[in-house]
Amino acid sequence: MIQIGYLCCLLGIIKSNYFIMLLVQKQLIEALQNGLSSLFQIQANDLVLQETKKEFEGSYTFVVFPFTKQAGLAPAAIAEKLGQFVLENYSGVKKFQVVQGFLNFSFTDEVWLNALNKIIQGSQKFSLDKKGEKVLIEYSSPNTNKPLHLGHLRNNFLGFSVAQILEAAGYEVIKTNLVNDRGIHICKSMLAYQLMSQGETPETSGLKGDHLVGKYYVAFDQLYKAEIDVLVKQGLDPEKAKKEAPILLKAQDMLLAWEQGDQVVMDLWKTMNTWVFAGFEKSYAQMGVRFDKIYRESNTYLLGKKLVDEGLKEGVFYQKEDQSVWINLEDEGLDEKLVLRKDGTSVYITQDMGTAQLKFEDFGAKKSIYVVGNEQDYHFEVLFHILKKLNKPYSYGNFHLSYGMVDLPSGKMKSREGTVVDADDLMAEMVQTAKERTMELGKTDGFTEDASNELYQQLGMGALKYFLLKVDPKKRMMFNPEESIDFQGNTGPFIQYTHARICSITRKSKELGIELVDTHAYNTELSVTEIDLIYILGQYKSIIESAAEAFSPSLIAMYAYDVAKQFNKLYNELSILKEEDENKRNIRLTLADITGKTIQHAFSLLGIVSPNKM
RNA sequence: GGCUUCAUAGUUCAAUGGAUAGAAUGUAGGUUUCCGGUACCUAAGAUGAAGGUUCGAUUCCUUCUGAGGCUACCA
Repeated sequence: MIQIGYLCCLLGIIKSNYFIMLLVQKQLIEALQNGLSSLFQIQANDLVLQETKKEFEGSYTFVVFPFTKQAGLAPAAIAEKLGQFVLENYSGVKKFQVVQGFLNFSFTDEVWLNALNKIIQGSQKFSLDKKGEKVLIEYSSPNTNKPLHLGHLRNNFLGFSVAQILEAAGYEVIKTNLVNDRGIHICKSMLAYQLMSQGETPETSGLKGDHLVGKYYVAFDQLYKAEIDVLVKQGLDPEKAKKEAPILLKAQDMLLAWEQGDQVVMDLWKTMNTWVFAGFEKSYAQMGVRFDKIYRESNTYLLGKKLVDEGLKEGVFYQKEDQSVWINLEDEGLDEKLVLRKDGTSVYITQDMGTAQLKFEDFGAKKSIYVVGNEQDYHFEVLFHILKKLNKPYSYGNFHLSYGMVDLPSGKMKSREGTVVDADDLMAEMVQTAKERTMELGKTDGFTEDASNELYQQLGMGALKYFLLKVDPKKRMMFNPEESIDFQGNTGPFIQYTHARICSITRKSKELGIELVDTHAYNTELSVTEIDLIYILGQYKSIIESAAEAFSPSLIAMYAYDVAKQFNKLYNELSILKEEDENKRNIRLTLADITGKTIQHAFSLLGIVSPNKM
């Protein structure tokens, strides 16, 4: 017989960040194992419990179907015997119910109050114990030929959030950003600028640096298309025309000149890059993302070329007649892949090899995560194979966090054609909408101007980040501008509102001189709503763990929503400050407090601020 | 063509092989004179098609249909 006293003692010696609900499960599983063994002589080591569906009574469910053959009984009969055994041998179980082959268990209030007391202790520090392991995460990866767009927002929010989650899960995290600041596409906007700008600058044009450069990237494409049209009308094959358009040839020459260090080209490149970086810095500040180290492709591609030389000597790569360098990955089920052009200039994957080496030299992390869209799945498969063939110490532990594209109701975004949702514009719009909504409700009366503006930022960005992060990263998602600025339902502001409301309760209770109690007596009766909330709150640390394993902020987002919803239910059903029974009032106040802290922490993992008043 | 990912209420998203497939939104109705109504409660509404494996399939396998991505000496 497992006594409550024993249970408490056991809970006491377990370190504070032990997952509270897992402990309750563990006790139950042990009892079930004993039951299976003594009733049916079945030795089962890996029993799994499920959460009981909410239309049934109980918290955990044990499925007995898999044991029907071994036990030689009908599912319901096994469940009945097993349930009885557990009830008699484990005092934490209050009752059990059998529905077909499903065995549902309910726990006593003591178990829940005990769990609550552990949750209070655990809420001192939500993050998990240090794992002593270093993880490098690369995200954002902008190109310096155009401003950031909606797709980058998903990337940045995702990368930053995963970094936060990994840190909370106990990893040492290094955030890096690899800027693609060289290559033919950069030359395209440079060339167009040379031809058409008449020397305009961010200052003279009044445009943000990245937007100014992006203007010329679009201009290049228009010119390029016009030239192709002309060539095709002259009777040239369209495919050939694409390769022979004069402006494209000029861009290629420029890339070559760049790699040879041509002074004029380098000067222009530096100037335009400075503009773009200044623009990006503003965007990153608005997004609220940070990096420990920014790499530039222009600094890593030479190292990549060196690795190509090395691999060529070792026979990993081979050279074709035109001097281009390739790798054959047919044994891995892939094709051959170019790693160096015939003119000796490097391609995307060349510099990625160099960057991998450089990152390893700088930080020596064994795990490295690349947050890059799923249209590059093939690229990363190739890259990881190449690194393994080169037999580098950083060949293993690489992971491509491949996320789905963001679709618009109007279709796919194409930056060359200008059909993109600009990141800066979108963020500004979100903040503006937050402002309008909040002012309509008169919620910022009594706020200073700075405080209101800060609040609009928090709400607008909260709505946007939550909208993009609540979806499973792997999946492609639809961005509907109208829905993204909703403040009701499964949205950031709804959860922020719940937090603000809790802060208000806490303020009131302080005014009334009520102190939070950190250990609750076991003899108070709990309602189902309270138990449900304790149950959810007790899961938080294991949610962090799962989110870290799956690199999925959406698990955190969904959890935060569940917490907020469950609290609002309780708030509507039960009184907190007005409750006359002091024990009950204290328990509810504690629940409010922990709920608020949990939301605040979970949202911080998403990069979202939870205001105290809104 | 080859490889690959996806397909769930009107719409946007959930569901380690488990129960009557959950939410949100929209629609229709309702809420204690309430600790902050951006809240809460109720109702109707869905697994692309056909097979197979299984006690049990949204989930695994096959075929088909439809949509995306890759298949660039772009990044």
